[in-house]
Amino acid sequence: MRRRPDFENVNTSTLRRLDHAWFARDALVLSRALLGCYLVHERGPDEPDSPPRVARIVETEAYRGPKDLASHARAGLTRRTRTLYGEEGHAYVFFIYGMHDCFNVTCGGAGRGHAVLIRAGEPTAGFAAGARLDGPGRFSRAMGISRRLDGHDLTANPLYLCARTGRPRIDVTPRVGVAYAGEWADKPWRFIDAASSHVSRPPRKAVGRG
DNA sequence: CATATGATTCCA
DNA sequence: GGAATCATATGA
Repeated sequence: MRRRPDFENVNTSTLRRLDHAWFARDALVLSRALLGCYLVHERGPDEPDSPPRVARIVETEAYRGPKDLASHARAGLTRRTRTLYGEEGHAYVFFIYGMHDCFNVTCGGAGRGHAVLIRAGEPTAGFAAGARLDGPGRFSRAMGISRRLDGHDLTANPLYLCARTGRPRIDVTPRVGVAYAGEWADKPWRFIDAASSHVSRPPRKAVGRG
């Protein structure tokens, strides 16, 4: 009988919190490293008595600073990109299309403008049955993440990241929704857990493997 | 100040 | 296919 993946039986009370140094890497490296990791949000402000919400990350995209024309970093240091250009390991949360918040993890070091967009996750603990975390807008909403948490230190309560419990097989595709970015739109900088059914847009055919 | 548009989602 | 809906960036 085939063994179940270890993340299906993970005891969320034993998860190991990632430390600051872990985030000090290029967004391309961190996009892969974040797959399978857990994001924990304790005590959402809207529901003070709810249990911690834990999601296993299954889809990420790399945004690599001002020369990457798909990235908000292309505008340079503005009020909006203050967090993006700040220290690694913090939450960069932006508002888009007049209705959605999107959650990113800053990385690579202060001043570089690197970040990883979290595009989907699997509900692991603390969610209602059938909760969907596929798509950056839905992920943020389900996790209770809004712009209030922009700039939050992701090694600190109430929102922090924990190490993965297994190593996923990775598929690679171009990024979603960045057609305006010319040659940068075609970069294969989207990474998904190839075994997950909670990915926002499964690739018809992956352009690469991890 | 005016305008265009977006790292999306939902409905028809 | 097209609407919803507004912060941000950009240019007058």
